[in-house]
Amino acid sequence: MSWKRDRPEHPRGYHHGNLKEELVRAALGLIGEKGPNGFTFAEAARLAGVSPAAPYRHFRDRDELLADVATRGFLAFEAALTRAWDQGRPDPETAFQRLGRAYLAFAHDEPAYYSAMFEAGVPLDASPELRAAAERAFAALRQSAEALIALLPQGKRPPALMMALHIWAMSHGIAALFGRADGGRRPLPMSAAELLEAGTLIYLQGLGIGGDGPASDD
Amino acid sequence: MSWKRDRPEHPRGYHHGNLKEELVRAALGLIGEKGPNGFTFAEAARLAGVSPAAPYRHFRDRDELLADVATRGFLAFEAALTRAWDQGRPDPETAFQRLGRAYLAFAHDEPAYYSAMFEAGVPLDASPELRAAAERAFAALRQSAEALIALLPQGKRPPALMMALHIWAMSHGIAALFGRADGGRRPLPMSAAELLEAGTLIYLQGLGIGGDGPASDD
DNA sequence: GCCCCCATGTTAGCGCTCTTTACATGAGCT
DNA sequence: AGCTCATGTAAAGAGCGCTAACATGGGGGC
Repeated sequence: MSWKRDRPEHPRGYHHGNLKEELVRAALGLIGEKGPNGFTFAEAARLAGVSPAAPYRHFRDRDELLADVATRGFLAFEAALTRAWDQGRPDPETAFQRLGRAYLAFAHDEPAYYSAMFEAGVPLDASPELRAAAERAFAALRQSAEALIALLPQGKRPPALMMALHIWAMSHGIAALFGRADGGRRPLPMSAAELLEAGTLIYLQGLGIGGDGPASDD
Repeated sequence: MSWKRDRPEHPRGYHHGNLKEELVRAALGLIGEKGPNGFTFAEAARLAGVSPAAPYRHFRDRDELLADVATRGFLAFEAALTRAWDQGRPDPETAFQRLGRAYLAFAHDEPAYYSAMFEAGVPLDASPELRAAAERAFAALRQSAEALIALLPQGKRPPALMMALHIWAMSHGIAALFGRADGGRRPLPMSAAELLEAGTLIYLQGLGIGGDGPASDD
């Protein structure tokens, strides 16, 4: 039959053995190549070397596979952010810039995950696991914001939640608008990472954190 | 035939007369209801009361219709931003906040346009008109940034392009993450508009614009 | 050690969309 | 009045999502 690999790399019998994982890998590849909509249940099955109906033994439908990819994405995302923050060492400002770079690096290096998480239109409550994973990722961001805010004297501290949302929005905005590998939409005078770094510095400056005066040109 | 309206509202003969416009309207409705992917060429044709092949007389394919919608969106967007900016009256800071609110209002009130423009994956060079319209919209944003920067003393002026990109990124980030009508993804302690307004104020503060000087100034 | 269960895979098929090709209609110019 | 060509329709092929009925064989219960 035409859907079968001519020479399966790992010859198998009737049962695949690890189809669910392989479907996720295939989905990641397809989403990365052709966007979250170019991804097709049937084509993922083809890549995995099984019939078009086989995926339905592991996922209720296409959306459930997408939600699974998004969940794994949020888990990896949270790990990357937590690793970058590294408990605020050596100091919160430095760690925070590292966090920003990690955000963009994730969006850039794992476009398939990032698409599934933020651009595929997967509803957050597609599964409890998805919501929990997304929550944990945001919590990592928020914790960093709290550590930075603790640098300010009491009475000049903005709400940590708001600050986290601002940073998230700017990061996501830069990633979505300018962070793509192909630079499809607009040529920039600077890299996305530099843009975010500068924006974060200015924002923190506005809060009274870091530097020794307002930003100026060089 | 089943695709035909049982009782066309505006009875017509063999020729529709204004199909292109009606297809665009149908597309807007569908995108608004079901997202940029829920939109279907065939269904737009059904809404317009014509056969599934008729749209191909007006658009090469589904993507060209989407690109046309995006182009119209950018034109409307630029008009909304320019109107909000109102040449910086009564003063640039006030006008700038109005601009931000207009950005979010557009994303909120015209989700179909906004989706087609930024979330449907339409490549900017799908048509020269699209690119030109997008360019003009960004130019409006950049002009406002320039007017604001002019408030700063020379030597403390950041590049206007960078500032425009920052504001755009934050606006788009907030719109994409929190600006949806259904609030699908995350409950906020404040409205998207308030969030953007606060973020913009903090950012401008960091540049030394507005309020009574940077927060670090005492 | 055998057998049967059922998780996992396949085949076949329905209904849908996208797109192309060949044909039909009629509005407007001459 | 007659022609032309833009604009519509019908028909058809390919691909996809999903379901139902059937096939296979790995592993647990005996």
